[in-house]
Amino acid sequence: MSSGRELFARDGPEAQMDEIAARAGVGIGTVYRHFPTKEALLTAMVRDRFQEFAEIATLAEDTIDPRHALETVMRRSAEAVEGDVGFQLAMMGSNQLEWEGIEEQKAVLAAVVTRIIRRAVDAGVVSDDFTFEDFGMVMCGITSTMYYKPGGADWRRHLAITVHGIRPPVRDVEQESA
Amino acid sequence: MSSGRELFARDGPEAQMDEIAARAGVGIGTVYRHFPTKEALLTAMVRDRFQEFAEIATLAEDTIDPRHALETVMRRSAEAVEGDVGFQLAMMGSNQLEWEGIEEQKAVLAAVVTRIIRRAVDAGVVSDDFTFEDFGMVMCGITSTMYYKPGGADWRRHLAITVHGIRPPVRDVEQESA
DNA sequence: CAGCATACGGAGCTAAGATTCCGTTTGTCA
DNA sequence: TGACAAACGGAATCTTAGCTCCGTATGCTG
Repeated sequence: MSSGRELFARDGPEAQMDEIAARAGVGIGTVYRHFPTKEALLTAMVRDRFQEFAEIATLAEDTIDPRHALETVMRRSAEAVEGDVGFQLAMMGSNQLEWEGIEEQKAVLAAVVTRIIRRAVDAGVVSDDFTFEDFGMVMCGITSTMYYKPGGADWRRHLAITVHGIRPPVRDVEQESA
Repeated sequence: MSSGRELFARDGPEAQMDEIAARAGVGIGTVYRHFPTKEALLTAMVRDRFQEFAEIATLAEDTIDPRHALETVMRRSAEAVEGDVGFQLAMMGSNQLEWEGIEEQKAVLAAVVTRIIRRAVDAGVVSDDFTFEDFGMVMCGITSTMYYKPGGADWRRHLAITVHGIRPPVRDVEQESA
């Protein structure tokens, strides 16, 4: 199972049951005795790792500086999926695939991140219409750089551009007073 | 072939040869008489549509305002892949999959977009380290919103954030004179 | 119209990969 | 040690989808 994770990290959902079993040093039958279907196995691995997001966000919430807190969640989340193709796909498709049992973890993540965002908004360091949904959207974008441009474009650069992009628009005095 | 495009737009590379043939009102054999393999068929369709990017960029180059020109390429490119899952994947993976015969179109696109970027940089409306590679990277990100959050997050919002993000960083006088 | 060529259709072949099933091994209890 | 149970392994099965092949239809030429 933990060996399956290595393969999942390398090949994503394409990872083959035979190979997973071989890597784990067991027969295919044994794998199926633990997980009724391949999907169940994938789900278990994703749920397992998805947990990390909530932990990352929770840790980041301790950061005093509001902007730094938000940037930390984003960076750490990206780092968490780095080098794990399966996890990258899981993050990007987290709302289109209905992975069983991930709902609650997602709820926790949403709650924490929403608080972090609100704090940044209140501090005026992030555009006041920035939402948790936006967070998922831009993280998906940053992850797409890892997934689709491996060894090419640098996702940290994408992150930097994004972080810059979610800052409040520059307003002149007239607009602000209006 | 044009009917294959509809299926490709809906299902991406998952589109099945049987269905493509049926949709076209011909037998599978006939499809294979025109395209030796499925990949050849997909390549032909992608090459066909990829052409549009170069056209879009070329048209946008006429725009006088440098920032507007760049934003137009980005928006039009995104609009071009909207609603076409196959094309979305093609755009995102354009540099990992080696689609035959796309190289030259990509070269044209690179040349035109690079000029547009340079103009924007020279006008000081875009960060001066923004490159064509960055362009591909952020477009991939925006496209990922369409692909992974269909009916969910709004890619135009992602575009707006990105456009904001590639602006030059705000510098105070001291930094500028340094 | 006969003969030939070209293009078509789609049943069937093949490969790949998930899943099943049963003979075998391992472990436990008396 | 013998009997039973639980877990294992992996060959065989099933399914899907790309691709091939050959009998047939269409069309052209003399």
